Order: sequence, then structure tokens, then C-alpha cells
Amino acid sequence: MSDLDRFESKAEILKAMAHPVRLLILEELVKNPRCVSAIHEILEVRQPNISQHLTILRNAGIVGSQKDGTYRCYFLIKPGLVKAAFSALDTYWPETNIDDVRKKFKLALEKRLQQEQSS
Amino acid sequence: MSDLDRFESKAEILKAMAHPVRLLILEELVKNPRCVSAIHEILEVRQPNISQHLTILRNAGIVGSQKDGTYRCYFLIKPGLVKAAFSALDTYWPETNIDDVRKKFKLALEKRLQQEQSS
DNA sequence: ATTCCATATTCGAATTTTTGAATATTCAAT
DNA sequence: ATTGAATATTCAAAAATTCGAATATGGAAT
Repeated sequence: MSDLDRFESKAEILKAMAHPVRLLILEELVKNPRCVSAIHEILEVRQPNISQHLTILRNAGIVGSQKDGTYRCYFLIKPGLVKAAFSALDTYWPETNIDDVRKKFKLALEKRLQQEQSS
Repeated sequence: MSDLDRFESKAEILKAMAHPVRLLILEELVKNPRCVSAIHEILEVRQPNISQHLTILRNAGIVGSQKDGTYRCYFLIKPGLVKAAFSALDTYWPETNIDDVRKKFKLALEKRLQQEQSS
């Protein structure tokens, strides 16, 4: 791996984290390992999309996974990094509230579902 | 500003940082405020592109700027955040070396210039 | 063997990002 | 007023991201 690649890898880690859904997933995984369906219940985002986001996090080396029967359990590979990143963000953007965000995702999903029904 | 916006703002901060050129710029600004031409000399990236990246950092609220005659000086608005982010990345991806990256950028620029001359 | 449930993959369209090229703006000095 | 240096903006094209829809895979239980 070249030196450039190594530095770009830092940008890629940040890029992998730089999405609201992925931040929410990471928030959950900081607390507990979770299988996809558990994340799905919490996040109210369609399952394939969650798998896509998990793939991005996995490719960035941020999460790992382990099969458990039919389920697949995701966990943080570098919990310290994620915690430090959240801590930095919380310290300097303290206004963010994770539960409000969940509320918003729920609203957004309901809106989508209504639009689908009415069309 | 809604709660969602606030959470998405964290993703946007990360997104704004999640680019090799912008990380290099921030590395410089952690050490010192810098005007565009100083950044230009260090980074070996075309000036308009540097201004574009600086605009992204400015819009994210990460850097600010101040006119100084013809020059414009950029500085970190939240140095603690940037330092904490770098610290987290350095702790968990310690292999990255900033000088190697500069070397690589220099090489890439020279390659580009050669291609332009020969075409 | 088939069915069901959990998860992943593929594909395509819409959107966003990235960057170079060209040009514009702004200020200082003459 | 004009010139020159520093910086910003605009535009367009290429590349990358996002996400839904549809489909595929893989394991458990019957």
C-alpha cells in the first residue's frame, strides 16, 4: 500500500462515516452489536438500503460482521475511532440529538409510504 | 433549523473533511492560518481548485477567512474539532504520513504537467 | 425438497461531487 | 486609470454517490 493510499484511506474513513444513515447505524453499534433486522427496526430505512450502507462501512474497515444462523451481526471493528469521532462532533456540534433524528427518519418514511399509496 | 438538519449537519461536517486535499489543507491550518497562495505552494494543486475546496470548508463552518490586502487568510473556526478528528484518525490509522502525501501530490502534479506539455 | 425468513446483490435513474478551463473580481501600486 | 497579483466564480464533463425496485442467496424448519 503506497503512502498516498494510506492518506486517502483516512479520507475514505471519513467519507464512509459522512452520511446520516451511517452515523445512526454507528450510533447503534457503539452501544451494541446488532443484526441487520435490529438496525432495520430502529432506523426505518428499507432493508436493502441498510445492507448497502453496511457494505460501505464494512469496506471502509469500520465494521465487521459475523453470521449467526440466518442473522448477520454487525459490530464495530474500531470502537475507539467511532467513539472519538462522535465525541469530537458532539463537543463541537452539541446541538445534535439522535432521537430527534430518528423521529425525522420515521416521518420521512411515513411520507414516502403515503406517497406510494396515493399513486 | 430542524433537528434533522442538525444531525445532517454532522454528516456534512464529516463530508466536508472527507477529501484528501481538504485534509491536507486542514493539516496546514491546524499549524497556522494561511493565505491561499501559501496553501497553493504547499499543496501543489491548482489555485482555483484550492479555492473550491476552501469554499466547501467555509460552507461547512470549519474554516473562516479574513482579507489581508490582496491576500485572503484562512483559519480554523473550530480548531478543537479538527484536532480531535485528526487525533482519532491518527490513533486508529497511525500509518498515515503527511509528508509522503505531499510528495505524492507533487509527483501527480508533475505528471499532469508533463502530459500537458507533450500533448 | 420446499418454504420461509434474513440478508445481499444488481441494475438503473437521479443527484452530487470533483476538477479543469476560462473568466471575473478585488485590491495595491504605479 | 491601468496594470498586475491574489483569489473567486462559472461552466461543463466525468466520476462517484444514493436509493429504490427487483431479484438472488443462504440457512432453518417443516
